Amino acid sequence: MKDKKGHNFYSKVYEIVRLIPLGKVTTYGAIANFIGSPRSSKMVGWAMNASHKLNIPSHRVVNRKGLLTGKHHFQGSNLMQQLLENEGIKIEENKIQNFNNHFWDPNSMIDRKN
DNA sequence: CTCTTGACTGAGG
DNA sequence: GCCTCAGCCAAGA
Repeated sequence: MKDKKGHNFYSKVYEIVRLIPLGKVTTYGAIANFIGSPRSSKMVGWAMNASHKLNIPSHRVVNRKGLLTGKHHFQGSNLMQQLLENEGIKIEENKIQNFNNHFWDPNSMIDRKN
């Protein structure tokens, strides 16, 4: 199952995003880093674009600043924000407040069950 | 096959 | 802290 990098990329991205605990968020970079390509954060975003047809909570993925950069890819104008706020995350100006507190690192998944 | 674009990030000024 | 540039890899035209 070595294969070439690429096929696993999407699969891992989806797998990780699905594992994001409710009320938590992570960054494209964190996911990319977990996969093994910390510089391929863009690919994570590209994968998310295709995740629309899957059951992936892509709204829990934001950029490193905590900005909802991908909100434009959701239905409506503020669906992403509503979903996050519904999970207890406070957002202002498209930016997650207390971002560090809501941040979930994929690596903590293997380190501890949380 | 080549070129452009993209839900990003880190480094440099 | 803000702005700009380059790198990253894949998909679409």
